[in-house]
Amino acid sequence: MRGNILRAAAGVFRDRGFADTGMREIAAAADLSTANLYYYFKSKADILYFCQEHSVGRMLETAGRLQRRRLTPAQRLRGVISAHLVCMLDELDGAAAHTEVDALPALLRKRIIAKRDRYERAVRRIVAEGIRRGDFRRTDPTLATRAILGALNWTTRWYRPGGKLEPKAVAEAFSDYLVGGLRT
Amino acid sequence: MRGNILRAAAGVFRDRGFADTGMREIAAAADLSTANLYYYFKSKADILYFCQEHSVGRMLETAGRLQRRRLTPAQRLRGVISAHLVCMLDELDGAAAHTEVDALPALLRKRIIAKRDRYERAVRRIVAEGIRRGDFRRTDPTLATRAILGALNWTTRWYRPGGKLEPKAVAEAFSDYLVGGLRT
DNA sequence: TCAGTTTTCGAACCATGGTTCGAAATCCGA
DNA sequence: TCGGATTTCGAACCATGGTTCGAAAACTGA
Repeated sequence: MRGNILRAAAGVFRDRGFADTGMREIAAAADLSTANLYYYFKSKADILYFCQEHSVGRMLETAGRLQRRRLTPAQRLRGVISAHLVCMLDELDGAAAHTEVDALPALLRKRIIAKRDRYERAVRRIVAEGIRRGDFRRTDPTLATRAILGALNWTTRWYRPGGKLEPKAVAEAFSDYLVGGLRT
Repeated sequence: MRGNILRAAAGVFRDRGFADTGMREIAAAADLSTANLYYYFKSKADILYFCQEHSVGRMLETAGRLQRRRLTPAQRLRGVISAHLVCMLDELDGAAAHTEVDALPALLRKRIIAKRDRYERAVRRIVAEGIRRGDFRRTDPTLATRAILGALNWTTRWYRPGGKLEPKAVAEAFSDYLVGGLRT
């Protein structure tokens, strides 16, 4: 049931935005009464928190899995980019994940940011490793990582599901561009 | 006076976000009474609109100026990236510009999006020209442009003014990476 | 000094929307 | 079938915050 609500909420957050989404809309999307939402979640922010928790968790997991496999930094980076995009564009959950962090109260925000930072570090590690091995050009790994994540996270602003553009196609093009740009 | 208010508002929007910023805060920042804001602006959304109008206008202007000068696509792209970042990180105005479009009512939103699209087309034209001349690798100009703009717009999420990192340094690194990644 | 216009503001208004309340409906093991 | 826990919900509560009102203060030219 909680998962059901989270999915519905993520969907509404995704196309209405967090601020403009009312509890009544979430309830309608989840086919529940408004009051009943409070049986499963403590507050509106709480719902957002678990959306983010879930999707960042999955991205982090994917990054870890790629790290464990025997791959080149370029291959790992492509994998991360692809997974990140699919998570944001295909499944609804990921959309609000990185987008609406400020809406959370201090404590929850702190937790999500900590987890999101772990993810960012994981990506940066791949970039740094690529530079160390000489596969990638020498640049500031932090800035390169942030450029990459910015390009990825911004996709929710313009991507419209159901259009002619498949998430896979975006992933392909972005990987070519963003990984290619690092190569020596 | 209007300019004064806009500057103050842009500053508060920038670090509190549009949704979490109250008219009372804007008034305090502009050193005016809350009611007095309504003598100069019709509504809160109106204030946001003029912030965006102003900064997108300046970006568009810069793009036009670069277009008129005799430069290579790579040089033009570097110029756009640099100007875009300075506008977003140095001056307060630009921060909320691309970030909070959804907060506007239909009519105003439509206008800003139209103008922002013109800017996006200007950037895309540079990319396409680079590809046509063989300076840039053959990729989808639309996706490449959106990757670039995403990386740029996302900077407001992590950049903290007053830190050790100068906007110029970010512009330098981003130009190297994002333009370099397009080169053949 | 004196109208008339511009600018300012304290206080109150009021819609929106997150949240709570109390009770009814449903489920489930005994 | 019975009783308790779980789940559901309509209705109302209430804080937040954008907005308006009416009048006072400041400015301007004569």
